[in-house]
Amino acid sequence: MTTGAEQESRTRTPLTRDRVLRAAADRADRNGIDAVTMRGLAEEFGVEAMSLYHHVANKDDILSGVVDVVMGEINEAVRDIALPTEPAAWKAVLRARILAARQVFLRHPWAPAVFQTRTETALSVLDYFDSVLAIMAIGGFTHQQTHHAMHALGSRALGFNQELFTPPGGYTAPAPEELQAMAQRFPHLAAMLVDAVHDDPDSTLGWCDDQAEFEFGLDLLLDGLDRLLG
Amino acid sequence: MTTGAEQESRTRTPLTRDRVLRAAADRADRNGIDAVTMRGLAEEFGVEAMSLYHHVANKDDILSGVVDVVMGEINEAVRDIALPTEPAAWKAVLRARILAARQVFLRHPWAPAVFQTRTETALSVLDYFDSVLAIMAIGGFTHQQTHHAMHALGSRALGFNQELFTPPGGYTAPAPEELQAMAQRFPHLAAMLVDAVHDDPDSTLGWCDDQAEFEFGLDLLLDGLDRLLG
DNA sequence: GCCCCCTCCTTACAACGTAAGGTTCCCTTA
DNA sequence: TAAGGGAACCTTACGTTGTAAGGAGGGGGC
Repeated sequence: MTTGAEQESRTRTPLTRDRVLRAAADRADRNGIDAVTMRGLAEEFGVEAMSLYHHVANKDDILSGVVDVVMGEINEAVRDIALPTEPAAWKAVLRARILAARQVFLRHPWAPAVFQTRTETALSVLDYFDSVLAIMAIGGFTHQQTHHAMHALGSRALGFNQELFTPPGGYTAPAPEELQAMAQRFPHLAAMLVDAVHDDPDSTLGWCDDQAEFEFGLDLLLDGLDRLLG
Repeated sequence: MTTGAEQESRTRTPLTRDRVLRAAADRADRNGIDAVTMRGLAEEFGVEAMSLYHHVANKDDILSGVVDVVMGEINEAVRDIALPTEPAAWKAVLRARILAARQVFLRHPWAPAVFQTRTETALSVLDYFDSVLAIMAIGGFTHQQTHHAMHALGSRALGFNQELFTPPGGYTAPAPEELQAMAQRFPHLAAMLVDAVHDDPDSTLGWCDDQAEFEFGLDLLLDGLDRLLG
């Protein structure tokens, strides 16, 4: 007998580690990171879950792999941004580079969480950081200073700022009656919110501009670092 | 018949939501957050997993609950630090407060990861932030500025800096032959490491001083914010 | 022509969260 | 004091997860 699955298997292009990883990233983009299961992933290829184990070691390996996929996109996006030709330009170049990297994370909102579950640093991440260090060196920072700078920037060096609490759909301004209730227990918070809503009355869809906040924090750090150069 | 379990049940103090949450936090302290399973938690009380559901809604509720437990410790640790009596003191007070909060997270290394899985902001967190806003207000910041400041600080306002990659046991300096191999692909990174090891030759246990790095980044941000006040 | 190995499949297991319903026991109320 | 009710806990069971173990088939090298 000849089932449809068998026919399909005849025309199927073979799996590779790379195809599996790309499929995992795609699936996360479409359905969220929780949809990246061995069985679900296998289904994308019309294959059983266990078949994946011939191309990746285990699920953890897949998660490490998608980090590489994302970092690949970042390293490519960043390649065109030329190194600074004079020391003073370090900040503008690094800033442009980080904002370019950030665009990649905006396409993969699940990625920050995955990055933070990794314990080993991927080589693709080291590639990125090495290029950042090159910029810092041109800027005139000592290795010690650069080291501190990397810790201070943290994930912001890669273009994302893992917020403490991320309501799905972004921060939305509370309703007036909610604000009223908050004012009792959280007077300062409520006052700040009232002001924010007042400043931008028709921003029903989130009162925090993620991009602006990211750039604010980034510039605060970059300016502070610049001052280290004296 | 009288089994041991029945005897135990006779003397057992009854479960409460609070006892369950404390046990969850304890268990995470001892065995890591992955050990916090419904069955494992129930075992702590000599009880079946399903019995927990009479005191908590589900596992997610437990995770939200342990956030409250940790925040309770923080809010208590921070209570004694008096509000600034003059505007210029805002920075020192906030700094002391954040470092005190950080001590709590050092006792609960699993907590940052749990915090970041939460989507709703716990009231206990809002309590904390409201007190931070009080300090900013005394310092002379506008609501708008304070809003930016909170985003810029991010998790640092609570006392932890979720690093991108956190090797278990902290960052350790690579062996010389590893450094040699790195130098090819990551010249700047390798150079920085050589310097770091040279500066502190007998630091075999981790070449990054977490506390110092945290304070460096924190001060960079606080100083930057201070400058906003003009 | 034979064999081997690569790819994929089948079956199975342990651990997880939790739905549904049953038992035990104490407290309240008549 | 007996009856009723409800809280606390248990039993059983289901679906989903990652993955261990071993088997089938087919193409390439000797």
